Amino acid sequence: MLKQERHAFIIQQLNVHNRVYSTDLQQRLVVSEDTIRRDLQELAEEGMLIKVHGGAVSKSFHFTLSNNNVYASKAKKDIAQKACHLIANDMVVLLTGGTTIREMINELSPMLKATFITPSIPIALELMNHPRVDVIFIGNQLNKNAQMATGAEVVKMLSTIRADLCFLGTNAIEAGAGITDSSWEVVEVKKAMIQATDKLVSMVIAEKLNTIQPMQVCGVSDIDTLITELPADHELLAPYHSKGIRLL
Amino acid sequence: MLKQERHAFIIQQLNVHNRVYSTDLQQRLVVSEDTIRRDLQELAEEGMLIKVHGGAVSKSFHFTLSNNNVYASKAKKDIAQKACHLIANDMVVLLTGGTTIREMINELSPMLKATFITPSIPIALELMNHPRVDVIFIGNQLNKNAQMATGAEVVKMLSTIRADLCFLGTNAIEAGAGITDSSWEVVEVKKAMIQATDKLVSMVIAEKLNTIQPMQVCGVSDIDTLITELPADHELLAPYHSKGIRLL
DNA sequence: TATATTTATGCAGGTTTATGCAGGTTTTTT
DNA sequence: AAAAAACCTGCATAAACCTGCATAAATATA
Repeated sequence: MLKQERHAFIIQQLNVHNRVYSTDLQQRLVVSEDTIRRDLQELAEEGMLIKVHGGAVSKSFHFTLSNNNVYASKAKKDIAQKACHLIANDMVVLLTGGTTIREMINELSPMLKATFITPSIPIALELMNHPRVDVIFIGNQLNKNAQMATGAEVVKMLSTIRADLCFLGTNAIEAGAGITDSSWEVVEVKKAMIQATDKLVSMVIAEKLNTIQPMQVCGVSDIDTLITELPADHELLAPYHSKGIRLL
Repeated sequence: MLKQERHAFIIQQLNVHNRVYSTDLQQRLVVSEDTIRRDLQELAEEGMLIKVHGGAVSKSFHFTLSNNNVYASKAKKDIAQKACHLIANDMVVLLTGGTTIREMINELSPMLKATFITPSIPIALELMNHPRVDVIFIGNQLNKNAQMATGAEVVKMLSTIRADLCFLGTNAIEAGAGITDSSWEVVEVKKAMIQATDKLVSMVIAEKLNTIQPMQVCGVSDIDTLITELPADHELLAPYHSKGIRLL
């Protein structure tokens, strides 16, 4: 078997499984331990994979591991900066929880004078650093996993509110399934927020584009504006653009 | 299984659940206790997570308030340790704001199963780190200086509650003037909390003993238990003892 | 065609890494 | 205060690693 064939096989395995073991490759390709090691070494030098003790992992795999923090926070900051321009003085704004929303609050102008309504404790805390905004917390029974208020009481309170804008920190979005989430309680609250707002803004990092979770929050058509860290004409956003959503 | 695979699994679990337990990971990944510990240690060094006794928590979740520059934190810790013994399972407990109360929450046993009611955002946040307690937040309009909800709505909600205990973070106390405070809005809320509780516990560091502020919260006779960092027979506490207050 | 050159592979040996285990310490729970 | 759980340190071992060398195959050259 040619070296190039082995290399091709290794890459293919990596694409499928995101990882390969040296010992496994030895057996399947019937070559010595050293040969496999040299193969992996060469492919690593070409930047095709990342060698680790015992085998190799695919580049995208390693990406999601190491970049979780650095890369994602940069993206969130980009999103936050785009988002905060949407808020004008004297608006009433609904906010969900999530780190992206928190980032946005940090980016708000200290001159802004608006009313913010949220069921999220960390968001409320962050808002209190802003001297000129009014902060209204929604709900009483707190959900520890989501760090926010959930339940019938929240939904009831939201039903008496009419806001100008609602910013939704989004866990999963897909052109067909719309915005989806994993917790039933959180979905209930988000639905009520969407009912209570005039315009809906979804903030999502590209990593979560085209992913689906079990429960639907709303359809794509309910979204007015979608904010990601990508340029508005990026191909990943095309399906949303074609449905008439404003992209930032 | 490669080390990197385990690491990826741990990070993924953290992203979903915000917390992992070493014992659980041991079983799911079928490795020894030590290996998991080393994994968590390495990931913590890389800044991917925060290690805690028994496992790890996600970095973004661990939005914890800095306890670093709390004034007189040794004294407050002493007070907190005395205070938390007063709380038994299934109690309903009212809490004001303040660093002493926060310190007490940190000292609570994670096994405690009780209901806590508070109008303070930082206190609510701190309480959510406790796995087994119910947390109820009171109010909607937030006061930025006090970082808590104030106003008629809070008073009204409190009037419908009957709690077993109320812990009052106290700014000033004096044998004649009772507990006093400087903000009218905060005093209104504290008064309502006192109305709503069976027993009132005042927590105060010694340097605030025998000081007076403009507005009265309650008289000395309303207090059931007074907790300071001093021994119960300290001379500074004699005037309170003579009025029949229980001292800790 | 015969010989030199390169390339690919395997092997010997010594080194490093990953993991589990033993023992003792600290933290948590009862 | 005792017991249990989680923690840490150091050590042992096996697996994976590397370096250098030898050999075989492929390729190039005379």
